[in-house]
Amino acid sequence: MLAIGTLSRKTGTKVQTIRYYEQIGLMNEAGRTSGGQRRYYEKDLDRLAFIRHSRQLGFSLDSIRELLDLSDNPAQSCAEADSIARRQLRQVEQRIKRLQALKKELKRMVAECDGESVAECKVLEVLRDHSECLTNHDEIGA
Amino acid sequence: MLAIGTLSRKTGTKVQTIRYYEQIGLMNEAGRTSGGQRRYYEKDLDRLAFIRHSRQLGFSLDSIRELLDLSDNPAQSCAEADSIARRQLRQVEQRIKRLQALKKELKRMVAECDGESVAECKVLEVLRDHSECLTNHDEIGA
DNA sequence: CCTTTATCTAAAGTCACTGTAGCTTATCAA
DNA sequence: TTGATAAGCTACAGTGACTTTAGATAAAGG
Repeated sequence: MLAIGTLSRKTGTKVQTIRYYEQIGLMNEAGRTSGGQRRYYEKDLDRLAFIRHSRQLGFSLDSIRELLDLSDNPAQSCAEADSIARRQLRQVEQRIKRLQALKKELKRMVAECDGESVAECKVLEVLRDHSECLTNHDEIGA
Repeated sequence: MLAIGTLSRKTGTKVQTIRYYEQIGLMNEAGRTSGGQRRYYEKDLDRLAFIRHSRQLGFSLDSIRELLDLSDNPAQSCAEADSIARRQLRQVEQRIKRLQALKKELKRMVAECDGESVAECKVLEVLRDHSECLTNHDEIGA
């Protein structure tokens, strides 16, 4: 029987985060000691590791919920899991594209700045006037 | 005198977002009509455009606050604005790096999946076992 | 005057946690 | 057995940057 702190250490997850996962139903409700402390089995550790690894790969908690459901029913086809992963891949690729456009623009901004007074600062000028931009960067958020 | 909806249309910002910016002190408190509706000048439109363009480039509202302060005092040196932009550039570059590592891992995951049953699904297998990963992807968050 | 559109406030919801306050329980040495 | 310390508990607020909702009021055009 593992205490919550052990799971925390073994998976690099904050204790509060584990409790949070239980609260939103991503982790099962843990058994308790007579004093009310949570105790876990190895399978809970595995599940938490799965969650954390998926988070590290950028999956949303909703996607992870789907993946866990699939993982719990090994008879099904793998297509669903595959499509979730592909969707995630597409999202990552889009974000990279967008960030690369931002990077280009920011580079140009700081390259053109020659440390003069704010009055003729290129950085501020570019921010003031979108029409000076070379790239499109329409959507907000990474 | 411009209504809030006009600012909204001209800058592609939701009306609520403009009110939110006022609430957190990023936009000045607008003048009001006798009936209590906000009315704006051209300079408010410029300020909002500056904010939105900065957001599109990924600057945080805190950074934007600094940039606006600088912009309001044109006598200062431009060094501060430059350093904020450089910091932003570094952040963007880091995010790109991290996302590229994720992309590699996700690509490998979906490439190895051959559509068999969940039981031998490569995607789920990789998520289950971190040690199968080729790349390090330790930190969560983009 | 009436209808439609725009605007108002206040508060709650989003995502995925993180932090805090004020307790109680478990563990180990003395 | 005692007492210190570490670990755990609940409940709630806070983060960033908004978005959504509900219910009411104002402005504009015909």
